[in-house]
Order: sequence, then structure tokens, then C-alpha cells
Amino acid sequence: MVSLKDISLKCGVSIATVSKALNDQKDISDATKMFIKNTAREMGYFPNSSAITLKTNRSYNIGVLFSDEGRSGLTQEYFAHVLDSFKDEVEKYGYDITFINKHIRPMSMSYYEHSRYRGVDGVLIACIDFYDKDVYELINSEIPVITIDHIFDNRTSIISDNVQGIRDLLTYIYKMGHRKIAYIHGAKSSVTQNRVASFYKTVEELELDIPSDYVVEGIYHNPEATAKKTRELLELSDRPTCIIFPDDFAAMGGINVIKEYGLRIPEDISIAGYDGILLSQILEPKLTTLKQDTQLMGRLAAEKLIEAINNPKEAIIERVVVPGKIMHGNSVLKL
Amino acid sequence: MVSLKDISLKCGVSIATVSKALNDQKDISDATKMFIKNTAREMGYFPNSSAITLKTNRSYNIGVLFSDEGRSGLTQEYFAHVLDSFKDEVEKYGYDITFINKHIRPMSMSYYEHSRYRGVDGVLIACIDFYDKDVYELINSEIPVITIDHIFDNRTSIISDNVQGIRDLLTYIYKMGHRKIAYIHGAKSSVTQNRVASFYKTVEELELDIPSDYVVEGIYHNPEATAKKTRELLELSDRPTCIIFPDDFAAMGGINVIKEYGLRIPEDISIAGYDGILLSQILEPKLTTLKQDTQLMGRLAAEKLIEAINNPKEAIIERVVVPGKIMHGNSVLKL
DNA sequence: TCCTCCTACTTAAACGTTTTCTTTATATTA
DNA sequence: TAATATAAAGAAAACGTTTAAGTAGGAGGA
Repeated sequence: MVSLKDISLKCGVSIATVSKALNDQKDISDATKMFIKNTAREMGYFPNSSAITLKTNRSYNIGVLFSDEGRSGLTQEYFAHVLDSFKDEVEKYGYDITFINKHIRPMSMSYYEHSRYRGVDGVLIACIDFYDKDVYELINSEIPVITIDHIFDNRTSIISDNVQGIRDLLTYIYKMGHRKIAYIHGAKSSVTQNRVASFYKTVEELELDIPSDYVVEGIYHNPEATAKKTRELLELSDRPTCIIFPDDFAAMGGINVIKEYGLRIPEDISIAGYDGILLSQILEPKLTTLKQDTQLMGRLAAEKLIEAINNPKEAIIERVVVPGKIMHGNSVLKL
Repeated sequence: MVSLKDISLKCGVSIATVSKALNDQKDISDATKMFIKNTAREMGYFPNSSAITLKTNRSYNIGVLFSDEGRSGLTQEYFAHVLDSFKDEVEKYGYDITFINKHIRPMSMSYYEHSRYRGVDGVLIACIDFYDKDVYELINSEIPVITIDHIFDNRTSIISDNVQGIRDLLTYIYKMGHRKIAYIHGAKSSVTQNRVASFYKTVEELELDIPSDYVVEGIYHNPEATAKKTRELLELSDRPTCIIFPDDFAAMGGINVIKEYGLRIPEDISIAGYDGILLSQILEPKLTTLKQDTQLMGRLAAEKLIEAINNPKEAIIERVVVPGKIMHGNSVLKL
């Protein structure tokens, strides 16, 4: 591997001069700089990130914490898209992305230790058990951190506007003439809390009268659980005219049950999803859903994180709320 | 940050002794080793990967090339699952994963340069334009490389058994009594080549007579393109009784068109997919498809790559063919 | 007793950079 | 002309680690 030393030998200058020339520093004459840069190119030089990181404590590497009960969040379309957008954006600034996990090398490390071990400049936390004490250790460390869809007091977070999202969805359904609206929400999490709270708040504002058995707990991304809850809703003596599912994918389970009952969507019962993944737009009828702006979320997360990396001291703690967009499909009938 | 030097000072031994003790080398008495290890733990020591990598040329970091026309392959369920499994496996051996791309730092680098820059021990190549000259540079470099679903002469590759897969699928459909079987395949790639060749070969073995307009080119993961081709097939004077789609997701487009024509699946027309993603098992009727063993592929890729890393000289070039499994859904009617 | 061989350690160089401080040479000023 | 400022380059230390080579001291053997 060609090193600065090799170039300095070939050019007959010192290593320091080569380093400065390649980094476009002031102290070098244009002629020398050109000469060195050309020689470096000819020799096929490229820098060594380990040496640079060791010396400067700046790795241009960002850690990503992205797991979900064993499975990595990768396999969830929503998070995959956020990560994808995040990756695109940080790459523009010259950053790479490394997954940070607990099990590494002979010893096992905490997230924080792992982050320090790899010398990452910052960490993106998403789709993870936010109540893990190892997450707390990281959150309270000196490493710049951004969280997605979860708020910590001392950290900037990017959150999808679940409050407005559910409000928009519910209001739309209301305006379509529905009054008996059920909601199968996801399992306990801050996302769910926001959605459910917003649901009840909107119900109040709209002066709706929603029986308590219309709001039930399902599981995100779980069509089976959704199917079960849907069945229960359909068995009620006073059946809802519209069901909001935890998310688009889970909705598939509900849709199957509805068909099983010989009911048509939306003629006999209306439905709505959440997320706005590709699938939702391909379903027949097209699903009415709330599309979360994963691209913007990823981009903002990148920008805010890099900002925090560049100004570790004066970093402002922000809660960036990213609005979603309602997708009017054909799954909610105009009554 | 606590360094070996700090520990050595506290313990009153040399830095070398600390290093050896922590790395369980022979040269140290048990008493000293214990003492040093305990002190290290107390002081909150963890190693610095940059320093280790710089010194040893071993980063315990694996590069991943995972992109797809702008979008990263992350957003494709099939590859997301392969990567997920790969990640799980390499982590067991203490490796981390870093995405390798072209744009990094001020200068832009080729994949190879980027790999060297980060000092990755090996690279996984998947879901990418394999005909890119930068991919060739990497393939022909000294860096251990594993490819997924594409064969290079000089590299080990893990490939899903597309030949047997299509054969199994077609044979199954044949045994269900179908003779007029259409195939909408994906765009040009080695995967497609294998599938199409296998389709024709099996057609011959089964002594089927498939008209040439039954085999048409679609686009993977593209429901619209699939819808268009499906429409064309349905418009044929001699309509097929079964259509094989490029993949499960693309199949959605075909399904919609079929419904649009007022046809029932499988009573009026049978269909099959490919991939066996979650979606396929949730569809009603359940899709008959070929499930690719993404978990095994990821694991094997990890094993083979680590093997190559540990034995760069005597690494054997292998083509590991991973069998899939046919999933008998209800989308193919028994004639 | 002396020599040899272990054992348990230390020394010091090296990996490829960056960066502070010096040095040298040249230009500018009085 | 001499003093001083400036530009361009170099020397050397440092980042945290590994490792080959060296050393001291004690045990074992003849």
C-alpha cells in the first residue's frame, strides 16, 4: 500500500509536506502541491482511514443501531427506507455507515463501548428497544446521537407526526360519513402512545361516540394478530363501519378476514392502513393510508446528526416532527 | 479514553505486558494477567479498533456492496433478509459491517479504493450492477470477496438454485395438470438467464408445447410492468391456464389485472410467484411460490467469506448453490 | 560450581497519519 | 547594508496498539 512516506521519497520532500499538500493546506507552494498530487495519483495512493482516525479522532463513520427483537430492522420496509435515505445523505458528506451491535470480538461490548471501539463520530438509533439500559448508556454519553421515532430529553429526535397522522386519517374517515370507527393499534411504544392519544383526542373534537371495544391492541407488522382482532370486531353486535389497522402490512391479515366473512371492501366495510408502503398502493382496492415521509426523515436525521457532530458543544436539542401525507385510496366508502 | 498506557502506569508494568495480558498471550504469569485484566475492567478500558487495524492490517470489518440503481438493495425484501442473516453470522465471529460506496470524503473512490481506505477484511457483493468496471476492479483485487447470485470465475459465489427452482415450480404446475403455462420473467441478468434456460429445458423434458408468446420479459419488483404483460397474456386468443410471475411482489400487479378481467384465482386462471416473501403467504389465495433460502444464503456467504479471509492463499473458489423450497399455496388449480 | 535454559517481563520500533514547532531561504523595509 | 518579515519546507512527536528482540533472574543439570 502506498503511503505518504513512499510519496515523500519519490518527490524528495518530507512526509509533512506531502500530508499538507494532499490536504490542501496553506503552507505549500502551488508548484509543489501539484507535483505531489500528481505523483500521488500516479502511484495509486489513497488514504488510510485507521491512521487518520487514530490521529484525528474523526472517523467519518457513523454507527447505526437498528435492531428489533433479534431481527434487524432491515427487514421492515419503513425502517429500510429511512435508513436508505439516511445513508444517501451522509454519504454526500463523506460518511460511511457501520452497524453497531453488542457482540463483537472476544469480549462482548455495550453499544457505547462498541461505538467508542469503532470510533464512530455519531450514532443513529432506530427501531430498537428504547428501554434497554445499554441504550441509556449511549444516550447519556458524549457521543452525538439522533433517535428516530422516540424522544429522549437530552437528544435530538426525528419523529414521524403520528399525532397529526392519526388525526388526518380519522378526520378524513369522519368526513366520508363514518361514525363507527374502530382502531386496532400496535403494541406499547411511544409511537403507539401518540397515535392512540391522538385518536381519542380527535374522537372528542369530532364529538364521536366510540365504544371502548372499538379500540384494541394488535401487533405491528403482524397480519395474524390483526386478523384475530378484526374477527373480534366483526363479531360485535354493533359492528364498526370502518377499521383502522396498525399498519399496511398488518392490514393484510384484516383484509383476509373481511373477505372470509364475505364482506366487500369498501362497500360493506371500510378500512385504512398506516405507513404508505408500496404494497398499500398496489392493493385492490387501493388502501387509504397515511404515508410517512421516510425520505425526509432519513435526510433530516443525517443533517441533524452531522450538525451535532460538527458542533458537539452547542448542539441544540430538537424534536423534529415530520409530517406524513394521507393517501386517498379506495378503501374508505363515502357514506 | 483509557489506553494501554494508562493501565500500564496504574499496574506498574510495561505497555507490552498489558497488551499481552489482555490478548491472553503465553508470556505472562497468571497472577499478572489477572491483575491487569481486573484493572483494565475497573478503569473501563476497551480497545481502539483504529490502532489495532493500523498495526495488524486486520479490521474485523466487512464491506458490503449493496445497491441497485440508486436505491440501496436494502429496500428489497429478498436482499434485506440475506443481509440480515449475513450480519447475524459475521457478528458471531466479531465482525462488523460497513457499507462500501463510491462517494467518500473529498475525493471519490472506486469500490476497491474505498475498501482499502476502510481496511475491510473482505467484501460481500450483492444486488448490484455486476458489469460495472469498478466491480471488476474489486473482483480482481487481492481482497477476499463473495458474490451473491452472480458468478465470477475467480471468486466464490453463493447462488440461489434458480435452475432447480424453476424446474420444481414448472414441474409442480405440470403435475397439477396444466399444459399451457406462461412465464413472465425478469430483466436480463444471470439470475434471469438461469431461470429462463431452466424453464425451456424443463419444457422440453416434459414435452410441453409452449408458444413463444407465452414467455415474455417483465421487470423484477415491478407490479406495473407485470400488469401490462399479464394483460397481454390474457388477451391472447389461446390464453394460458397458468402464469408464472417474476417474483411475489411483482405478482401483485398481475393479480390485479386478473381480477379486473373478472377472473378468479385459481378457478379461472392459476398463478405462481417466486421468492416466498412474507406477502406471498398472506395473500388470499395463498400464493404458490418458490421460497429462496435467504437465511442459509446469508449464513453461507458469511462462512465462506470468513474462511477466505482466514486463508487468503489457499482459498478455494466455490459455487455454492442453495436450494429453495416450493411453497404449495392455493393459487394453482388441480385440473 | 558453572553453564544452560526457562519464565516473565521490558525495550523499542513500527503501522500511516497529522500537527506544532523549527529552520532555511528569500523578499521587503528602513 | 542590516534588520525583519514572509513563504516554504522539514523535524519530530504523537495517536494506541502489536511484536520481534532483548534482559534479568532463578531453576535445573552436570
